Amino acid sequence: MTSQLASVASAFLSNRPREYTIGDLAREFGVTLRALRFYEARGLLTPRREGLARFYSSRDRTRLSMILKAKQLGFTLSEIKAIVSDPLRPEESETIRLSSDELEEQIAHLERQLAEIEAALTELRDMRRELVRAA
Amino acid sequence: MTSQLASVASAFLSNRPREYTIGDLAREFGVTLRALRFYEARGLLTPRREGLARFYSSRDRTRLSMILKAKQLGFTLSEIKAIVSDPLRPEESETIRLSSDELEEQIAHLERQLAEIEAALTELRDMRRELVRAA
DNA sequence: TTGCTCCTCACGTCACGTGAGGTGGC
DNA sequence: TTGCTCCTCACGTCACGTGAGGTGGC
Repeated sequence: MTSQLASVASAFLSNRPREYTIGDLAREFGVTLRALRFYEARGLLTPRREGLARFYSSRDRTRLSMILKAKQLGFTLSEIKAIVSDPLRPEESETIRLSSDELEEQIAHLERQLAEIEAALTELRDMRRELVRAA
Repeated sequence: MTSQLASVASAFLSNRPREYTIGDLAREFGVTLRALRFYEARGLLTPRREGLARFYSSRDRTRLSMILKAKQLGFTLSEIKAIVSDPLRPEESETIRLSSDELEEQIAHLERQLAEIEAALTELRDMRRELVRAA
């Protein structure tokens, strides 16, 4: 039996809430230990400390999940801090709640980036066509 | 008569090659002095020095134009250094010459970014639709 | 004793932004 | 003397990557 399994079983048997090591979360979400520590330094995660060791609750795990979803949506970590720390948002829910303003701004922001990349791609594809034609 | 005009006229009358101050190029290309100095530190530009002052030749100006075009195409400064410093590429031409490999790689790179942004936009627009529906 | 996992600094990366403090010529 | 333009440090920003050197429990 791995120590991972042992700790899950132990928590279950004693009715303790489940906790995760930094390695557990890193593996599950495909991020580095460094990233998790960095999110903590930025105030996005606040794991329990036992000496120097970190222990993450299932609420920490939920927050991490929201942080990574918000990152996929293109928000910066300081924007994400505001989003996941908002006291008006439901605590235990994994879904990200954005205000109408946040939505519109982010959509506009990404649309600008999209346009820049599309313009670059158009130019590069034109250059490729020229290369093929010259061959 | 501005000193700018005076220097243009003076160069013309004496048949000296035109030179530009850092402020000239910054204004013309809409970049900061800091950016131009940074490109120099990275080995992308090598203006003539007269004491501490910088003087840019028209070849420097052409290089700057290529640097900024390559930036629009999404290349990093170290990639751009390789592109504009390639001895096989025509010296005085403003057009950027990319190898087939460079083209394909950059197109693939931008297509990945495009897909990520499109996925994020799709999600955000879905959230907006939900917001409107709930109102 | 060896591995494995975890820890804390702390410098590096990317492309500059942003002062601070000073100089030179009109 | 005042403005304007230019200069050189040098730290700050963003989101971590990457060692170095050490610890704790199986």
